[in-house]
Amino acid sequence: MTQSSGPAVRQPALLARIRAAQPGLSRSFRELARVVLERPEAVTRMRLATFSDAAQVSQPTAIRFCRHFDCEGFPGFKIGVAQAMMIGLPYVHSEIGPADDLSAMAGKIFGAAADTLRTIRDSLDLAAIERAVTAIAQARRIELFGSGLSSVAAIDANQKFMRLGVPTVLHLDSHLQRMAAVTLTAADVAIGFSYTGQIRDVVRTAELARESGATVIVVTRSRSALTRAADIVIPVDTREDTFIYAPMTTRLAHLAVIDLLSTAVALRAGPKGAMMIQRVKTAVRDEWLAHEDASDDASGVGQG
Amino acid sequence: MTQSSGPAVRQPALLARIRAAQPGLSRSFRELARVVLERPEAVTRMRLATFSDAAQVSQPTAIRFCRHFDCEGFPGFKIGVAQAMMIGLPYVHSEIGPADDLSAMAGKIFGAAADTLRTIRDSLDLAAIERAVTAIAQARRIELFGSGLSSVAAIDANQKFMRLGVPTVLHLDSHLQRMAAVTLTAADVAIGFSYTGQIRDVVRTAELARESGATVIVVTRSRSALTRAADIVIPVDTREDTFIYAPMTTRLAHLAVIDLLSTAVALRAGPKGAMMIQRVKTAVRDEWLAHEDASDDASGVGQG
DNA sequence: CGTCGAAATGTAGAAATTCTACATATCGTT
DNA sequence: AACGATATGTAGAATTTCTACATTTCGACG
Repeated sequence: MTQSSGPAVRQPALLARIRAAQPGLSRSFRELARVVLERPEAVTRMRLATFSDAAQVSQPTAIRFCRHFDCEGFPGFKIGVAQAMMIGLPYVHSEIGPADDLSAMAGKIFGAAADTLRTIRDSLDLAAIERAVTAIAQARRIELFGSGLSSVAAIDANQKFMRLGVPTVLHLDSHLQRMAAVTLTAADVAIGFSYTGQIRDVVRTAELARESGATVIVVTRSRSALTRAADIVIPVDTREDTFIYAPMTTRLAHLAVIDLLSTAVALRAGPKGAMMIQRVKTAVRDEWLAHEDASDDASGVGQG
Repeated sequence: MTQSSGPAVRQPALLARIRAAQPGLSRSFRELARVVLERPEAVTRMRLATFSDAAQVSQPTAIRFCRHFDCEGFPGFKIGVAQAMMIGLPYVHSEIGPADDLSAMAGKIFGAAADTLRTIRDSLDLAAIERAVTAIAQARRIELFGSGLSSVAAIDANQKFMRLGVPTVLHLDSHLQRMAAVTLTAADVAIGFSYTGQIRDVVRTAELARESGATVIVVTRSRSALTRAADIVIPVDTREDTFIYAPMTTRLAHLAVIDLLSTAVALRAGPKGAMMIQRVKTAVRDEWLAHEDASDDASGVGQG
């Protein structure tokens, strides 16, 4: 093999896989795994001999280890480790426990969040988002709804769209949400948020909005109950094997989706949208103190 | 040099740097830069000869190129590229414009978000967070405040802490926030959120809370006006060179900080905290529909 | 309890890749 | 047009990775 070819699918989850496989590994492999998991950054700088020595193992065994995890060779393995390290999460895969110090917790939480966003980015249903943007841009009125933690997403969306001059309505109470849903017309849009897609109130509101003829957009988990009551589904599926992180990261992903929607709507609106943003920005600035930092002022979407 | 040593600081912004430097590069270097920027993924798989050939350049020139960007050699350069690729954003650095299609926008927004979280993770003031956790865990009452977009952070924090059994108070109106701040005592904690740290209402509320003797914690930009009215500052500084993304990503970072705080507080509380979470989880479940997906139930913090 | 076979590991040297020393070319300046 | 400085190329040395084969370890079974 003179030209590294092959499948060569990069392994962003390499460290996670090593950690997961660790228990069933032979003595030498387990040692090598330990070295990699303990100091992945160092491994990316090592040469084969250093690596094998660190685990008190022979060079061929080290190479076998790399191949065992589907890497071309040691150099390829180092690249895989380097990447997995950057992504962060897969490797911290372990749940947070009382034994973790603050630093470990921070690493896990932020790492999980960053990784989720990356994953979501690569699995977004852009066609659905495109349709959603069109619907939002043409809507006469937009009702936003969500319950529990998802109400945060609704509130955030409300602020974002409001600043764009999109006529939004937001009720935090689920009764009011339902009542508002009934008054919608075919010219209106309702946008619902739910991390699980299984919250009764949210599903009910979506159903009512749909019966009223409005275009119902939902940001939620694929194939959940809520998706069945929607015209446009923007699926946001986070990893389900990370129990603690799931709700945190899902929420961040929802907010990122809102950013994407509002940005796309703003650009769709062209100069008019840009002007609108400008006006809101100016209005907000009045609330500011003298500020030493001009960059605060440069936002295109708003600040607080 | 037999053992790769040296500064060896990894370059997560490698691709961004190459792109930025591109205009001032020599013919050969520019060719090499083009190859890297066009197909970074492929470069990580190449060997030196392939790389230099692709740019129609000699091998030593390729090595010089790697060293020019502070990499030990070609293998080190490949690792740098692999990492920069994973991070994603710095490399797409460019702002969003009308010319971007949805896919490009999604890549930029999510990429910027993931990158920011990673950066924040590495620059968190853990000591400050530690003190904040202690203060929160011991507080008799906690007032949360924020204005504008930052109110979303306050709302989110309220939900999180509430579920932990931490006695929180949240007012969305700035008048009410100030009134509540005046009633605080030395046994209480006030937590303020502001992306810029320059919002008058928020700063005023923090000052009042402090005059009342409460411990004031703020999550905001370093050295901003708000920090001067606080006992504990949790700085969240996002890149200021990405105007459009800044407010979006700052918000996500604030929410991630809330996740970290609430998780740490929950663990600090020990079994009692865990039980509390369990109880809230059960209460929330009642609002659910029949769900095909058991993993929804596994959250440790709550869902919506 | 020993023998066999399979799996795991180590040894030593071949193969591939990277890197260096030196030569040549190119470009801007005077 | 000659000079120095910078940029690039050539060829082979140095380093690193990898392979073929030998040895050990361990479990199953007689």
